[in-house]
Amino acid sequence: MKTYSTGEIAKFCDVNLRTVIRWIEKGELEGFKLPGRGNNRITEAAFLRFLSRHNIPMPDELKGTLSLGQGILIVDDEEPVANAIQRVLRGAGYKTHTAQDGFRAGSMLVQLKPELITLDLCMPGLDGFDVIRFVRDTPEISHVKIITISALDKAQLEESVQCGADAYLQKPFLNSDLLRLVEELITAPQAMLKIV
Amino acid sequence: MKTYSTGEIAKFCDVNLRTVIRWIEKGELEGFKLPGRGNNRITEAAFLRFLSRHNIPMPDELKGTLSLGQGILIVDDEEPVANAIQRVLRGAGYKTHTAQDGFRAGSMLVQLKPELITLDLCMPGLDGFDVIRFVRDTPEISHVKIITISALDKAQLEESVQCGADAYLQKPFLNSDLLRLVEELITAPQAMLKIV
DNA sequence: ATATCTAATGTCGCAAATGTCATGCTGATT
DNA sequence: AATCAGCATGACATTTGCGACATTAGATAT
Repeated sequence: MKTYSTGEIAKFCDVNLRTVIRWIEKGELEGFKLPGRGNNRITEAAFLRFLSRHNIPMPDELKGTLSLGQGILIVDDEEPVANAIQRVLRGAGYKTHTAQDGFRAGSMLVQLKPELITLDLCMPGLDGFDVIRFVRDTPEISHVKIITISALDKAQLEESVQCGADAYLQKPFLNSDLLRLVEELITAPQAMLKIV
Repeated sequence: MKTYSTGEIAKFCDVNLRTVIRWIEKGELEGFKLPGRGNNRITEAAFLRFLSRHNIPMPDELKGTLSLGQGILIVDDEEPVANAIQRVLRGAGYKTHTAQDGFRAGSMLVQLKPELITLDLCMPGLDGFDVIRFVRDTPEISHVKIITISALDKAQLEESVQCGADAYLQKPFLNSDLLRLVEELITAPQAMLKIV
């Protein structure tokens, strides 16, 4: 379990150490204290949550050292679709995994803790909205970016964003749109709504 | 009684080994010394007390290896059935969780790393055999005991055991049979085949 | 535009906690 | 018996928490 000290956070956010401590005191940043004099430690997940909540761009120094938030999980029961998405994203250099049913999606989500998932809203035996709620309610992965995908009417897709998704794609979509969306969400963590 | 060395504790807490030794010296962390040169050992119970006393989050690596109460995961889409099983097991003092779809089953399995799961073979959108294979193929949870449950003919149930399940129960079954099976599987570490 | 106010952030200094390094030893494995 | 990774320990370097106070940024009023 990777943790950061206040000093490290301070460097990442280009802010004074004193300020980081104040954030923790006020509950803005979730940390815990070591026994000694109460030195603070912040888990990687808590820090990512903090960054995403305040629309702070991810520090470059972090990118290489993250133990979680690696790669993209593609959740789609139609193999051709999953493969197509995978091909596009891998072609752009992303590390990808695919899950073709709810069980795989659940286990891979928790195990891999991907940086972003593409989620087919319309899968047998899997309620996409349930997945979104689960992600947002689970601290260790609550920062994961979600792109919902569906051929259905926009209403459902927009509802998914209400529910906590970061963006949606309506089928059929252009590969270039998919790529742009992924890149935007991954590089600039600010919560944005992108509709394609 | 499982014990940890200072090095292990250091890794768990993402802290220097020297610091762990100082915690022990100051009595913050309760340990004892081995005869030789006085190498430290910390019991699992003492470490857990330490973690909870200081509100330190439980390291993920620990979840699967804890010898106490990881509980039982009940995978069944029929709520009444799941509740019935849960009532029986809780009544016997087990900590239980239920998952009523594949996604929940997958995520809870990896997250909770339960000691044992009861698995309904016949769930919409979830292939029980796939779950068994996944468990056996995933190192962190490959030790999890699996009891398959179904109202189907015995052939499927027996096949599930071939596939890696530890035992099966054919519906309808007696609560006492369920309890006996769970207790045997949990207390006796050797992989055994019990058919009821 | 200027002045004013307020909350947030930065600065400084000290003591305490934690990290680093080198050394020598132990216990496990072969 | 021989090897090797892990551990304890002391000395020293660095980081951290915290109080008190200075500075800044942003909003509001004049």
